Amino acid sequence: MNAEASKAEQPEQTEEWADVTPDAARRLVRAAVHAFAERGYHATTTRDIAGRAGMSPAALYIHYKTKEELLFQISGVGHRLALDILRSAAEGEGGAARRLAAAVRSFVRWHAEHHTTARVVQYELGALSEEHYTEIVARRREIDGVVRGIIEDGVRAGEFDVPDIPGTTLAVLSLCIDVARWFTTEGRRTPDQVGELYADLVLRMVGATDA
Amino acid sequence: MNAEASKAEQPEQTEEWADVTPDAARRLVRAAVHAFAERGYHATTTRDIAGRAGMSPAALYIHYKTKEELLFQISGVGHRLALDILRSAAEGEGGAARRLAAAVRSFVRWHAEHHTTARVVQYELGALSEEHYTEIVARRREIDGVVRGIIEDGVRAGEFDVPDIPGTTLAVLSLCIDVARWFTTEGRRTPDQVGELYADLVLRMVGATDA
DNA sequence: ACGGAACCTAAGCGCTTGCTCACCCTTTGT
DNA sequence: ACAAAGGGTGAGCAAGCGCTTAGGTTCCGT
Repeated sequence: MNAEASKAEQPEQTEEWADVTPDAARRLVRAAVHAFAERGYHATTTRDIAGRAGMSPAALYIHYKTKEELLFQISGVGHRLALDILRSAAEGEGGAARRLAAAVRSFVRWHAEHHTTARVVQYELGALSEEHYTEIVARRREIDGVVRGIIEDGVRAGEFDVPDIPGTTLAVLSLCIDVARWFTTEGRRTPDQVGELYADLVLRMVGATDA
Repeated sequence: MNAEASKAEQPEQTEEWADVTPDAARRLVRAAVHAFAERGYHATTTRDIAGRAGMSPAALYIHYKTKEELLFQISGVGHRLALDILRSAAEGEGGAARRLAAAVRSFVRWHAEHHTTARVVQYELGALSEEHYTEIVARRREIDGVVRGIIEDGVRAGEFDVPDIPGTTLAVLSLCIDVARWFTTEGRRTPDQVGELYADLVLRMVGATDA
């Protein structure tokens, strides 16, 4: 979707933090994402984040009140990105099978391509404050709703054979999300290949007539 | 498999730490599992673990040299348990479909029933020391091998239709493992129900002829 | 020319962390 | 009877933590 490639300083990812301003805050976010993904939120120090961003520890607190607020910003942007990707696939053309496959393909591709961000988004929820957590959980329910919607469409249209719609929705999302845990750039598969494989597997899970 | 029920002090789980001795060490392990599962390894303090086990902070170091060694004990026992469960299902009776269903059913049930232990086993690998980590990774490869073995059997026998065997193995295991992330006792589903649902979904993923 | 906003740093405060140490009970073998 | 061993404690150390503060520099509108 994001056609503009950056100047290949970080070749793997299209710029996901473009709308974080000012520049120093964006550098902090990028540093924090990498640190959180590598070591986890609690094992990451503010000194480490600031160091990676090329600043003194104190500079962090000019842009963010706390370390947790930095995590919240990452989690918020990440969830919106994930939701947008899913929605634009869900609202695409074609029958339920086609749209479900497109949704899984792009959702999985995002989790693989941006697996550092995705790791933070999916596995550091517990480190958020209570208020921030409930806000994020609301967005996650939206994500669930989008996928369930496609599956319901397919069942209604007779395209899918799904005995347990909420359960299958849960399983499909779970499968996609867990990509962030195991994916590495050193692995044998590219994000596109994983997306293709998973789209096929999910169509089988919902008993899609034909592919 | 474990027929002897405890005196229902902790109704949810059959005793998984029975062979950890002495008694004080077992209490520490149980306390650590709950603390690690709730807050994560790095956010858990040795004081918290000792407190939950009813001891002073210093008592922990009589039984374990470091906090990390405690995690390693938990991870080691947990991985052996998980592997045993999978193996006894894989070596059971019947065709590949039956054995794969049994493996997924019991593996998923374990992840749901013992989701606190499973959470530590599956999501705190990164906190292990380098040596301990490589030791655990070896056990994880065995787990992968067991599942791949069943799928290969099914393909050879013409029972399954699987274009990408390593990829599908990965997806099946990923689906099961992620149960530890989302499962709660407050949810609508029992561990048995999740196991049943997932066994069905996995049979669909491998294109099993009949169920 | 210059007041002020924006941004950054060196130094460090108060606290918590993993872990240790000196010492104290109980149980056990002889 | 009593030394040894095993299992425990209270107090506390050195290090590292999140975060603050006082002060400096750069840039801009007027």
